[in-house]
Amino acid sequence: MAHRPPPPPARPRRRPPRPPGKPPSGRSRDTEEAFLAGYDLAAFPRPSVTVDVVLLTVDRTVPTSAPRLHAVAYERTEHPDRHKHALPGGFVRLDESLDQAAARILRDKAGLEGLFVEQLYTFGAPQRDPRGRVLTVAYYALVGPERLADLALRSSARVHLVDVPWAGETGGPVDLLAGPGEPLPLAFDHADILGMAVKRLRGKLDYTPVGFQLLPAEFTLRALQDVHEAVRGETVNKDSFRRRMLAGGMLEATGEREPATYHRPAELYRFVKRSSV
Amino acid sequence: MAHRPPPPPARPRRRPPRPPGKPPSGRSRDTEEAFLAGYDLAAFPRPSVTVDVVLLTVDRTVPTSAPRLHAVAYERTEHPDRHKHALPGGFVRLDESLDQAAARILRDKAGLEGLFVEQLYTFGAPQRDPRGRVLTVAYYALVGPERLADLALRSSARVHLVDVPWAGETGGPVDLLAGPGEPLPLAFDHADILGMAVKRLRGKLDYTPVGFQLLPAEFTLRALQDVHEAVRGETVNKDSFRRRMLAGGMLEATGEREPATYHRPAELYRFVKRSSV
DNA sequence: AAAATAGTGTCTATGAGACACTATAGT
DNA sequence: ACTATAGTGTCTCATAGACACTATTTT
Repeated sequence: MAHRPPPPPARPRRRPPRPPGKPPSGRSRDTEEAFLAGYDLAAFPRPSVTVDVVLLTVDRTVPTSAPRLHAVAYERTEHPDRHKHALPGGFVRLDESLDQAAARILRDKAGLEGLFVEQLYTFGAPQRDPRGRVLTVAYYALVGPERLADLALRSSARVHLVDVPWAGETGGPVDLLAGPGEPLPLAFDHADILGMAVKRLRGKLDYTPVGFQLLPAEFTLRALQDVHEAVRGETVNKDSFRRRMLAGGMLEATGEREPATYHRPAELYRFVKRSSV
Repeated sequence: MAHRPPPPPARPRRRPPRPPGKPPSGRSRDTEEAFLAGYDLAAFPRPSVTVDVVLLTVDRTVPTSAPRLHAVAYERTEHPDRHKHALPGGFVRLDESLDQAAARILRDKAGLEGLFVEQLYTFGAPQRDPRGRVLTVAYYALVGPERLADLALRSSARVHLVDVPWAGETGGPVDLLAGPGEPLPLAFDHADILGMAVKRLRGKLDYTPVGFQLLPAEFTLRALQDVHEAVRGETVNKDSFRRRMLAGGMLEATGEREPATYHRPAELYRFVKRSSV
């Protein structure tokens, strides 16, 4: 949730006012230093800017049903949209980049570092936040389910099922589910943000090695297929999937085998960056 | 260029200050209205936000050489980066969406409306603008060369050759050329923005009907192939290209033929939205 | 007629999907 | 032995690339 209450005694830092008698417009022949000294960015109204992060995972811990895509959200405790759920987020600080802000939010709100994180889209409808003009630069991050095991111990964040009501890469808003058939209302335009994240991930899955980001370091081909099916929301052809993955040159057999199965154990593979290309 | 000097007598509009004696933090049981009235967004420092637009076209008016990708830029007349070239841009107003800001910039700075416009990426490195913290939400727009014919009469914008130093969808900064082998320095991080636009367009070309946006309403298959080759920076197979395009169901034969050729004239096609899917 | 490009028909290589079959674990 | 999944081999079909050939305009 990008929309925390402000810290109690913080007044906005003002930009230094423009020195009098030196209008920066016109055809002055000043040096760049003089120009910058006389320039007042605050002459233009500025929006507030937050970063919201869609933290996605594929929960394979329920062995009875097919793995599904899940996302992390918090229940808001304050107005506006109190009791609705929101994505982890926060205001951008003036001394950090947008990428750094996304990494900071993941660290502070979920205790996670070193994840795959990518900028998604910037949402800027004028009325998207009733408190005023707030842009949000949305990011999405991918994490294996094993790294979310103790998330509830570290924070008030929870992992919820993602319910995508459209096929392929059509796009549109996406809601979370609290339980079977029980939608979880999302705050602000976060359903749009979540929908954009799912659409982006589906588009990237086929031609970039992004599926590995949702698995532990060593995994079976079946687990990788589960991830692809969870993200795409449909089953994929087993034979073709295996061939494509093995032909891609991004998988390295470990020689180890999957432990503790009640059937033939599958070989474990590891992701390797492609040397060429 | 997103970085104009401020208008002479404009002071920043201040958010209404928070009413005293009603701190919004804590577990107050206020109504949402009361909460919002007491909320001061200015408690967090706010960056300036601009929108920059990469306006791309494929210039096929030079019949002797292969068509190439071109982009619109202005020479900056003020510090910083004076005399370098910049993309059309401007500050986001608080009462307009980001998409509206991009459309307004295209209208005001290039006199163009109704183009294909899509958000690209948001650039927010803390030091990308020496005047202070300025984020820019980059957009790209596509236009047929015939609509840029009188651009120079309407504005100081010029169309420059795009020089992509990488292949495929690798990505990286991209410069403009003033003439053959004569690079045109770009202001700020606009080479990164331009590079991102080329990368995005290349990626979209194969699976979305975006190529038509760079052509007039009626065009030959050869012209469409020229556009694809210009965007991709490499030749494509003629036979396969024709089959793919005709099989896609997005082209409609007009029955008309290309005028004034010194060889067999090709049939003119028109883009039609696919009914199904 | 010559030149130049538009457009068609056909062969081949590649990859996805389908399916049959074998292999190996637990029970 | 039975069951469930892993993994392999082979066939078919769809599509991209290559290439030969025909068609139609201006000069």
